[in-house]
Amino acid sequence: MRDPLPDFPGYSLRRAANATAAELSLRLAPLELRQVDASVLILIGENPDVTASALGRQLDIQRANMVPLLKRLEDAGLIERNPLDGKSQGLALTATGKDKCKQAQAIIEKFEAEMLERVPEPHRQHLLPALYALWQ
Amino acid sequence: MRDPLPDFPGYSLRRAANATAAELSLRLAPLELRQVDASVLILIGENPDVTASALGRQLDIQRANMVPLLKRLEDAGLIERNPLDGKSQGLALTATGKDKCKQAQAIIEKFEAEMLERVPEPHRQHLLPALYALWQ
DNA sequence: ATGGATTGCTATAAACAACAACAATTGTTA
DNA sequence: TAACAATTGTTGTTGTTTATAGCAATCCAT
Repeated sequence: MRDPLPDFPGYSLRRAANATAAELSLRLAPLELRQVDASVLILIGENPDVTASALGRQLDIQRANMVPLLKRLEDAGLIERNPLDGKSQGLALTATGKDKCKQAQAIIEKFEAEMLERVPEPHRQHLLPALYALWQ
Repeated sequence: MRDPLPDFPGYSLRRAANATAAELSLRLAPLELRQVDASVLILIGENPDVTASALGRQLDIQRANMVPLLKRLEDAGLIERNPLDGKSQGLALTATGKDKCKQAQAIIEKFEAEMLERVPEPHRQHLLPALYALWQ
């Protein structure tokens, strides 16, 4: 079939993102974590007592949509909330959460390395800076 | 906030894809087309009498999900169906569809060009081949 | 001619994201 | 310090997208 779409960088960007996201999801499934869960765990691990609102801003997830996400992680015993003042609550990883986070990071780092290996050497080092420029 | 995520190519890939998709959606909105609509119109334009199943395979969209998509395009008077045999139907652009498709292509090409301009020159030519390797 | 594959479709469910609204609390500044 | 503005965590709702299973009709290959 004649298909001019893959020559559009924007189209290939979408397809590449879908393909890699699907594969990472498969690899995170044994941990019963989604990608967004892993992102949140990593960010909380790096920033103890971060608030739900701040997390949402960093990840471009609306406050309202953080609620079920955090509830799921809390129900799974991975995070806990500590009141910072009368209205904000700081998030932190539980012991189980720290363990899961470490496992997830290992999976992600392996996945990222394998993903980069698939990119022909001459282009490899240009990928991250090019992507970075598109959304930062 | 400490955020190691943007250093993961996979994460930046997802964020870049989201950011660019959101912007392209805005630009296509005046035509009342979504990105997937534009993709389908372009593919049909290049391949008259293609079937819904073949389209779905090319775009990685399941047969079942092509139904409402094509119905929408048909209701908008952009495509028409011609029976090829007792069960398959060939898709083609109507006159209105051809016009819309051309407008969409113009918007997309302008968008892609501007997107590439945002990528620093040394990395620019490497983006498409790198992305291509990730999903082809 | 029969059995397997394909086509188009229905129906359903899950995940994800967008929006508006709300009470409570915090901060800002007049 | 009193009043006003902004922020936080929620709820509820909606729309979009995608996945899954199933079905009748038709095509194709042996």
